[in-house]
Amino acid sequence: MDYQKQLQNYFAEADENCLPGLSIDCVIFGFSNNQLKVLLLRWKYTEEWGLPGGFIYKTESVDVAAQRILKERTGINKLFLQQFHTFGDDVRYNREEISRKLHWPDPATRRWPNRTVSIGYFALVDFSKVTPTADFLTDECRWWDVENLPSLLFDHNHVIEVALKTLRVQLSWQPVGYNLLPEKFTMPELQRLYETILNRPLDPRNFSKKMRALGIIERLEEQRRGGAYKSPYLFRFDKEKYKKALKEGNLAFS
Amino acid sequence: MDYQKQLQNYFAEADENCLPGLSIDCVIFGFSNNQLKVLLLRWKYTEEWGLPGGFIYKTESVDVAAQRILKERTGINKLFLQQFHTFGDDVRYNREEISRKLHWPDPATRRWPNRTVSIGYFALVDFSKVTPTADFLTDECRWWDVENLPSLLFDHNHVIEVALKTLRVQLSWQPVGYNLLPEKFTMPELQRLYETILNRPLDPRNFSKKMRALGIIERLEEQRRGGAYKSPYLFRFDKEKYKKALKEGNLAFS
DNA sequence: CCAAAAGTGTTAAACGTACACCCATGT
DNA sequence: ACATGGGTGTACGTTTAACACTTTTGG
Repeated sequence: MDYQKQLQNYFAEADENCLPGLSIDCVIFGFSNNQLKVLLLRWKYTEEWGLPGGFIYKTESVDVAAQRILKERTGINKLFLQQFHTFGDDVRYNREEISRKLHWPDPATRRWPNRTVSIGYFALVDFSKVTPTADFLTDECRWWDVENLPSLLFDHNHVIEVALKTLRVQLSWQPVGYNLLPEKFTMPELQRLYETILNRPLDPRNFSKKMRALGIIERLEEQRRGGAYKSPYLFRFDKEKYKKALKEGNLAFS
Repeated sequence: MDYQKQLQNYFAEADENCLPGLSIDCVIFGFSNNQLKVLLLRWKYTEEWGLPGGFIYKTESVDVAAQRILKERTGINKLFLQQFHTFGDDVRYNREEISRKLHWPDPATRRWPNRTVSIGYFALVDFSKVTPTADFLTDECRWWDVENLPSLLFDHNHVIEVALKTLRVQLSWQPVGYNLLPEKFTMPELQRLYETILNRPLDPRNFSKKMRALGIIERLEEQRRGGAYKSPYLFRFDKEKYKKALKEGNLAFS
C-alpha cells in the first residue's frame, strides 16, 4: 500500500525536522446558509474526521507553522488566524485507539508520540472563497455545521468547543463579520452570523440600528435580486473604520 | 562548585523525565501598597531576574505542572492560575547570552535546548499570604512593581506584558479582587487595585456605587483603625454571589 | 393576490458620567 | 486645630430593550 509508506515518510520527516511532542490544531470557521461551519478532514480509507493539524519545524515560529499547516492541508492562504489555547492534558487520546481507527500499521503508530501537547488556532474565513481540498493524508475535506458535528478523532470535539467559546467572548473585539462574510452582504445575513455565534435571537430593528451606528459598514445602492420576496440591500465593511473601531474597542455587542 | 553540579542534575533529570523543548512560565501578580506587583526570582550568583518557570513531567498535565512549579519555586499553593498564551517564536532567547549571564558552564548550557516553546500562566495571589522563598536555583525571590521592572532574562519582559494585557481584558470576567486582596479590604483599596490594572483613575463615588450595586461584596460593621485620618469601612467578598455573577458575565467594568 | 422576508421609529428604563462637600481621625 | 484621606447624592445624557406594522417581491 502506497499510503502506508507515505505515512511512514511523513512521520519520519516530522521526527527529524519538527519539534517533538508538539502539534498545532486549526479550527477553521466559515459562515454559509445561516450556519456557522467548521472545516474538517476525513482520513484516508476511514470514516474518521478530525481538525487539520500538523507539526512545527525546528526553525519555524509557531505562528508561522500554523499558517503553513493551514495552507498545506486546506489550500487556504493568509487569513485571520489566532492562537486561542494550548491543550496539555496528559491523556488527550489513546494511541492504540487512534491507530486502530486510522488503520495504521504499528511502525507508523509508534512514530506518533504517546502524548502530544497541541496549540490551538482558530481561523475566520470567507466561505465563498474557500475550495476545500483534501491532501495526501486525507480523502475528503468539507464544511460541517458547528451544531451538528460527528464524533471526532483525538480531543477535537473539545478543541472546537473551546474555540467557539473564545469566539463568542471575543465577538466584541475581533473582526468577525469582516472575515467571515463575503465582501457584500445583507443586514439579515450579518444578523444571523451574530445570532449564530452568540446563540440567541436579536431584534432586527435594534441590530440594524446598532450596526449602522458603529459606522463601520456602508449601504450600497445595489440590492440582492433573484431571491424570493423583498430584495434586501447590500452592505460592505468600511475596512479603515472597522480597524479603527476595533483598536478603540468600540465593537462590543451585548 | 556545588551549584554547578546541582544545575547539571536538574537538567539531566528534566531531560529524562520531562517533555522536551517545552516549558512553563508563571507570572504571579500580587497587590500591595497600591501597586500591582510581580514575583521574580534572582538566579544564583548573578544579578539576573526572571519569572519562575519549569518543565512538564511526561505523565503530568500542563495545568498540573504549572501548579507544581509555582509551589516548588515560590512556596505558593493552590491558587487562581490561568493559562494565557503560548510563546512559540523560533528565537525567544540566545542560548549563549543566557549561559553567560547565568555563569553556566558549557555542559549545563548544552542541556538547555536551543529553542523552547513556553506556555504562560498567570496567577493572582493574596500578597499578604505569600512568603517569597528562593529555591536551589535562586538566591532571592521578591516582589517587583509592575511599573518598574528590570530587564529580565529570556523574553520575560514580553511575557509579563502579555499577561498584563490579558488581565486588563479579563478584568470583567475574572475574580480579580477576590484573588488579589486579603479577605477584608477597604473600598479605596479595591478602587486602587482596579485603577492600577486599568491604568486610569476612577471616580470614587461612581466606583463605590457600582461595586456595591453588583451585590458581590458586603460591608462589615468593622472599620480599619490605626491608620491616620478617617477610618474606612472593611468589606468582604460574598464568595457565592461573586461566582454567580462571574458565570453570568455581570462584572464588566467600563 | 398571497406568502414570506425586509425594512423601519418611538418610548421607557437602565446605566454611565460628571461633579463638590462634609466627616472622621491621629497628630 | 488641622491636615488628610474617607464617604456620599444628584442630575444629565447616552445606551439598551421592548415592541408591530408596512413594503417588496416572486410565484
